[in-house]
Amino acid sequence: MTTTADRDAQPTRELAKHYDPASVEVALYRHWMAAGYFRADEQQVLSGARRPFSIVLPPPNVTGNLHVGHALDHTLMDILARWHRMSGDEVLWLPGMDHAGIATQNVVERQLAIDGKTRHDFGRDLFVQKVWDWKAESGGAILGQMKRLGDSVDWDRQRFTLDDGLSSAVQTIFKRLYDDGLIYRAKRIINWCPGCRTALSDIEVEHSEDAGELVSIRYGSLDDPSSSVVVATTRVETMLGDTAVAVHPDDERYRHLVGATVLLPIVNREIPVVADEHVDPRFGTGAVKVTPAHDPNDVEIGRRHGLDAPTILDEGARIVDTGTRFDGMDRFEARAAVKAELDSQGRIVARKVPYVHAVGHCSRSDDVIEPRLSTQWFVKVEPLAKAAGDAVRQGRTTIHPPELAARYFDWVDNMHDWTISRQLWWGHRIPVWYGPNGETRCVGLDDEPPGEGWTQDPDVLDTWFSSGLWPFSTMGWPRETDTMKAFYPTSVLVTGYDILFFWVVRMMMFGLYATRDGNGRPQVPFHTVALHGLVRDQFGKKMSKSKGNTVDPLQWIEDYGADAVRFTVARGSNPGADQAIATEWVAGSARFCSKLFNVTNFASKNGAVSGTGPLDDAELTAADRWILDRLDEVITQTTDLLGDFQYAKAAEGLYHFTWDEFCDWYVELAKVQIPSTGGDPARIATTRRVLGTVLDQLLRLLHPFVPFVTETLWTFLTGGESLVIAEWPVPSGRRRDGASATWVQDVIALTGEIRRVRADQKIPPTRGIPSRRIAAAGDPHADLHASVRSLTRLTEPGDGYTATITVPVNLSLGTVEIELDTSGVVDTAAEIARVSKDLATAQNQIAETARKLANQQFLDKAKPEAVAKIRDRAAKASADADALSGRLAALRSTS
RNA sequence: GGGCGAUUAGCUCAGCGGGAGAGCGCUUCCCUGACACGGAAGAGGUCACUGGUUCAAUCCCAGUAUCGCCCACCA
Repeated sequence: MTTTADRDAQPTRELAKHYDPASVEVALYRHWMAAGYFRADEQQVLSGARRPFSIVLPPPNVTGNLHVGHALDHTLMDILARWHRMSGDEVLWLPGMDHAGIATQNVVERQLAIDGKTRHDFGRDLFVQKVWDWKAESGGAILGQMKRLGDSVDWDRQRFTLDDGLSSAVQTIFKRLYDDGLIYRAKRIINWCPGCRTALSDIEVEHSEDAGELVSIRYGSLDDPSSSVVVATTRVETMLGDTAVAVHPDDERYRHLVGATVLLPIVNREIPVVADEHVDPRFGTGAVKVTPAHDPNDVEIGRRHGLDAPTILDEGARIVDTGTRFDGMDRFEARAAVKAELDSQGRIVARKVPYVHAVGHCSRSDDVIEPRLSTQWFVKVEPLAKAAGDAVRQGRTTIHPPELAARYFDWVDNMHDWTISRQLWWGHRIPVWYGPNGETRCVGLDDEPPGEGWTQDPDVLDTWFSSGLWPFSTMGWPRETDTMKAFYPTSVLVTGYDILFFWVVRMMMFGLYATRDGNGRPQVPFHTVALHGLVRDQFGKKMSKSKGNTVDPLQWIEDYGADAVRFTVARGSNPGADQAIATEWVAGSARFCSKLFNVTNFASKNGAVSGTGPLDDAELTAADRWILDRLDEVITQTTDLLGDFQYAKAAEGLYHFTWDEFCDWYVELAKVQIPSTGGDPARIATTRRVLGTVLDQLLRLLHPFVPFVTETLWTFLTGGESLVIAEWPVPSGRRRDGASATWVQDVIALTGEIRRVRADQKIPPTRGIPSRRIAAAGDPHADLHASVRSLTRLTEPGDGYTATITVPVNLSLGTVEIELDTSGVVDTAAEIARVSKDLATAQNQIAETARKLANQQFLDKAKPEAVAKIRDRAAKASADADALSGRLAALRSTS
């Protein structure tokens, strides 16, 4: 049994005056790593001891730094990982980085450019070595930043998309796809970035509405209108590569010209007029110039009509091989020059027609994409995409939130073949060799390399090709590893909806193609895709460097701590929805951490203890039962919400439970139960147990969100080893006690009313007010009044009640009136104003409920619960009005 | 040109068939015995508009307007 003397004997353990995240976070993380808490163990799963929970980290670019999007993405994954770890699952969170072909090569090339050199000055092997050197020296800054954020990843398993193992996976799947005819080489119009000098896939092209000029040009005879035709274009310079003019077959205006030729100006070549269904006769003049080598539509027209496809733009988008004076000119320069030339010939029919149209830009360099006829490697995606779509349709992979599945289907059902070759050096080189006699051989992992006279394809693969293998290449595929057996398919993929197409679809396609379960059935790479939104600025605007509204999460971590950043992004993350963020909100989260720190400090100083057996129900006060019941509810709610990826609601629930219920009410009531002197020893002991138990459980619940501060406080409070490996709370199983909840509601109502009087009467909170209860029938409220007196600083009745206010409050057990001695000064006018306002509110309620209850259709058709609720409200309003009008009459009679 | 989503307090967002909520900001009072990174009391909203369904609509349906996002080879 604990006595007052025991309380004094408690060891004095002190926390610092204020919580300082910087002083604990780095050290704590180092400790966690050293303790090996984040390591996953396949045997735990294979032996059946634990359920697996696995996540692969979307590999950040090796060139990247932790931006606010990562902060969100990683925090959400870490919440899941820590929650599952505490729930007893064997957790594998697998980290790594992406070699990021174009981005990384660009970084190193820019460095070389400082010395006026290009990669060609070094040659392929030396240049690639230089990139590896760069990686060793400057790459992967993000890894340290992930530690700062608190990511509980298994560092022992870190992977890089260009590592040997992953390269083997790339080569293996390439060979399989090639042998299955799903990878092929062809001459197609592709997206060409003249800045990066490489082909790009469709998803690497961003369309924007750019202002251009639609120029109308007369081809053919200037003298004879019947043998001329006007075409329109925004890319005037491409006319140098025209090989035809096309019109619609049914277009009467041009029927006479079909089959004839017209003169292509400047080049002075006769080109045919062809009839093609593709042409829209209602657009422009109804005649269209045909440039088969530089326009995706025109290449089709050219093919149908057997036209030549001369390339007139080189890799840097300069004019070539036109035999005109424009050769060597940049495309934009040529655009103006050719137009001027045509103008001087009198061939510009309509000039300066501003025209806003969608123009493709390189997502990496922002250069205007030039469509270009080129021989590249492609993945035939149709069968792969179909399987990827079916897997979701059959529910084998669940997309969360479900409304975003529509976008996924839209994409997989309409996907074009994927251009996978890149004219770069940094990446996985295409494993195809060309023989001396024109042979082509795809070389698998176990194949002998080709001999003398063979050359390997110079191109490398799209970065997304290797990241598409990430869920299984990182686990050792194509070998049948224990890791694959234990942790594949992964449990959940967490990522922003913006890369649903870029990445998720590719992983689905490759996973279903490459991996098989024990029965030889294709496997999905993850059971669930949990999509979150984008982080925006405080006004909900998209962040961009040009707008200058980007934020740096590392600075926030520096200023407010990692926990504050984590809690802020988690609290804002509703499934699939964007969120705004600002410094003020991070500061708010830091205040929450500080509150948690302070209340734990207080509880600890008051001897809070936890974990010494079940609480004796008989010794619990109403306040104790209430908070313990609420804790049970919060445990259930938090667990359910996390299971549904509802991070914002889970965080919000914990925030309000901590602050509004535990700190504001339970701790204040606990002070009454632990008076500074005297008090019932048994009750004191129980109260300490309740304080300790609630805090213990609460810190566990909060740990996934704010791991550092909770770890600090929990180990301090409980003496436990670490929250990282502590058990996730489960509800106590105690029966809910509605009467205790009602009791607390009464305390809150009565306290609120008295505080309102205090505020209205401008009585300082420190000043005690003599008070007495009147008209208290039977007095079932002894405990309640003791608590309320303490919370509102009421004192025992004094001698002279020189001026008084009577406060009637309707509680669950009837109206209680308390008479307050305001010691001489009562601002009756203020009090009358207040009571009048409350009375008006009550009367409105009476009127509104009366109206509803007089409506026979409402009584007949509404649910009985709804009617009962209205009746309750009517009764409450009526009682309030009675009490208030009585009080008002009393006030008026004294004034 | 097609899809999709949003429109609720000054700002950012929850809610979603029966009494309008949170955080931040704002006003007033208070350094009260864990916390001034705090406490207390407040102000502030015809839930975009117009119709419809319903006993009842911020919530469901239709349309309108505005904003945003995604997709798209119309010169």
